[in-house]
Amino acid sequence: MLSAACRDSIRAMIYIANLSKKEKYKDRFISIYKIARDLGLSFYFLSKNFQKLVKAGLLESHRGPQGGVKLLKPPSKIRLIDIVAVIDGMDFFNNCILGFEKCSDENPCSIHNLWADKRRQILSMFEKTTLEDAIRNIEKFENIKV
Amino acid sequence: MLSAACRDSIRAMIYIANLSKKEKYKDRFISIYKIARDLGLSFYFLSKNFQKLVKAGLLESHRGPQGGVKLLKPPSKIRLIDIVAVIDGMDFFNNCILGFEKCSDENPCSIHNLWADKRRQILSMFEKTTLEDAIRNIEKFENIKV
DNA sequence: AAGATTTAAGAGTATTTTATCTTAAATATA
DNA sequence: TATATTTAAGATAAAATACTCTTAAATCTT
Repeated sequence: MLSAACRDSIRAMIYIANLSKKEKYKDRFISIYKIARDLGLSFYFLSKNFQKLVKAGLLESHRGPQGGVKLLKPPSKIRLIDIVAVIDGMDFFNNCILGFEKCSDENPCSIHNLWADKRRQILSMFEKTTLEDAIRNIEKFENIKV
Repeated sequence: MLSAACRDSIRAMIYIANLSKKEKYKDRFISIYKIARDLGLSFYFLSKNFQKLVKAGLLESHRGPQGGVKLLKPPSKIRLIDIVAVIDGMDFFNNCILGFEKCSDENPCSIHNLWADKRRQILSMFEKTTLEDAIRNIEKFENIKV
């Protein structure tokens, strides 16, 4: 459902949000190299994907020593759907699961009524969940990588 | 979420189930060429994907004149998840949405508890919905292609 | 001002998925 | 038996996605 690019981006955004809480990183830029290393992601791939988030206004970037990226809004104002929309687009939520152009609530394909309900719930989850919500669960997660 | 191969396969299976109801097609093989033409799908791509459904025992195939494919079980016994499992596999339902190996109910990643619930509902929908259920909605759908 | 650090941008490569083509095998029918 | 029809299987091609590399630009530090 999520592309690899989107999956990595969400992980990285949650990581940044979490770091930003700590006094040491408050309002500072966090280097993409560090993020990729800490999360076990590809620096190249992550940098490339972050460029879209910067253009979309979710991240601010800064070059040079002490440079990196930081959130432009507080974690409570950044929703997972904002990241998904930028990286993957909204096709998943807008298009018929069987690929019919004309499928809609008014003219439903043979599984539209079943699927539309699930899709709405997924959308709702991504709309309701913010980076703030996500970082609340991090402490409990005993994985090395956030 | 569904690959193009899976999307096409499900459409085609619903189409076959629907045709099978009609007296004229009862227990007959339906040519893949006809299915692809009627649904506006690629004959080549559909044949290739059908090979998996045949191997998996969902379809029976027959070569030569009057050949084609037909369902091995009544539409009420073929679930959408059976098709998904054969064509796409179950990774979507088994793997963490953020890609963590160790993510589970016992050791949840930062969005596992939110996502697991949605994923369960999607799985449940695909498990509960049979081709029989799908064809019940076809008449209402005013699209040229089923 | 020079050098080191860091992201931006675009080009390039690899892998996966999608789609097509070709040949062979099976089989019905004339 | 010969021919036409139809799927099977493997090879190939095209497109999309994932991933990497190189060079440039910005900017901090010395």
